[in-house]
Amino acid sequence: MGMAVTATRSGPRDPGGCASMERLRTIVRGDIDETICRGEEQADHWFRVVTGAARRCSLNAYGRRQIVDFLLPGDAFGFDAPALHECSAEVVCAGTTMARYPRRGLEDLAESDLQVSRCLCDMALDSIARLQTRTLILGHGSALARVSAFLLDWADRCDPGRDSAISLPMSRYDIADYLGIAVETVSRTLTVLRTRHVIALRATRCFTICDREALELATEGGDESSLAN
Amino acid sequence: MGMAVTATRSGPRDPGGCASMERLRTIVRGDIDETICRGEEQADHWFRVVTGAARRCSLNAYGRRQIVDFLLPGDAFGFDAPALHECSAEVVCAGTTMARYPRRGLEDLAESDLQVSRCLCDMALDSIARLQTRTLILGHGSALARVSAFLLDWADRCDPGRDSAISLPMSRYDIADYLGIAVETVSRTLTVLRTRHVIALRATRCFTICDREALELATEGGDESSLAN
DNA sequence: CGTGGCATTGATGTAATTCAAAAGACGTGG
DNA sequence: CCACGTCTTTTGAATTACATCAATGCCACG
Repeated sequence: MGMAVTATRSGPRDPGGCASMERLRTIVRGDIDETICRGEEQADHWFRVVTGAARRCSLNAYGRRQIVDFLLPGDAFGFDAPALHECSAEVVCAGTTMARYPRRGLEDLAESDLQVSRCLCDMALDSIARLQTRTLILGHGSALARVSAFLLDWADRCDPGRDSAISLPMSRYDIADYLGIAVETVSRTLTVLRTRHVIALRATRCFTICDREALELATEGGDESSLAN
Repeated sequence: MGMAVTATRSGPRDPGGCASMERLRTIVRGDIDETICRGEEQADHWFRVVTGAARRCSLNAYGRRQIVDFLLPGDAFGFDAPALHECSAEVVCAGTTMARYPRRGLEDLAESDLQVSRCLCDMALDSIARLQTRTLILGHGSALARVSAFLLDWADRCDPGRDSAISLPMSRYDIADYLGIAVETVSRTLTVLRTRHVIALRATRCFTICDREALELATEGGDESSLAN
């Protein structure tokens, strides 16, 4: 079997890398909303979420925050040029830990160890898949379509296949900044989906998909009358 | 020097891959708007633009088109799982040619040839940089911010550094579908930027940046009064 | 010289933002 | 355990920006 040149959907992956990589690893942990890594640090390191959840944020000159990516165990980052988009990583929920690897050491290791090289490549491809999915979510026009697409994607990442109770560890603000819409709009859209029985909110940060078909339909942003009443 | 684990900004790159890869290559060419590759084909192949420009499109169930990426010479695609997001590649301007490589052969080659493996990885990382940039562009709230960010990014990709005349080979529809806004809005925004002397339109599909600072400011979407009159 | 696709501009409706406030969660300390 | 303050979420009303509909202008091409 050759090196994978196609990103597969990010299902629940092995949160540890390959063995020889792990000797370079440092474990980092932080409280909720704490910054794990700033832009500069990302220049020399390479990160991977082990437990919990994290977000990658970018702030523009006027303080407007943008969330570039949500990270679950197994998700890695540090591939993108830090000079380009100053981007920090922050803890989303309690008990979040991340593995940190020195970039130099990793590069050297990849040079000699094919398994490491393959492992890195796989994670880069995973990252591509996540970004691509995100691009498509953001591309959807209406707020309803974006929120629906986000919920579907998140559910698949957390618990592929099953439609059980899904934890939504991030705040509505986080979701809003991820989708590029206002918090109030996120909230309103969720209540619409809830009152139409497309989803159920077990708690404010925990939901279930009741009608997956309707949710997928809403994603397409076509005719909303299907949701009407 | 080890394998690069950071994507650098996509400047003008060598449009040919490394030598041993090129033996697997087939050259494909097409007229304007022709489809070079459909979703299925992307499962078994891996592509790279040699000359001209291309776009990667995704159509949803209701016929709404979304442009996922614009490709210039040196830009590659075929990393993402085709099952996930059915995505086709189409020719944007006359004289566009693309190199096509069989995925299997490439994987096998990468297994034995470190240079090939490195080359593939670099292009994957380039792809990440493009997607990341795009994500940030789409995240910008206002139409003005999106169009401005798009113009800046495109200018940097075409001609890094200099602010000379930039060719904009794609139609306004393409730009609209790339930015997730209406064609009319793209057109209106461009005329605003033109009348404020932020950019100049040498022709409908050719522009110059007159005031880069103002364009960067518009990108942030902060205070638009700076552009007022 | 006409035809058709692309681009621009105008008028109107609508969905999302913004401003404002209330209601609900959550922790702290009395 | 309850009272209190703070932060998050939800809901409401007003405004704004974008989409949509419609028409005209503009080239390129046959």
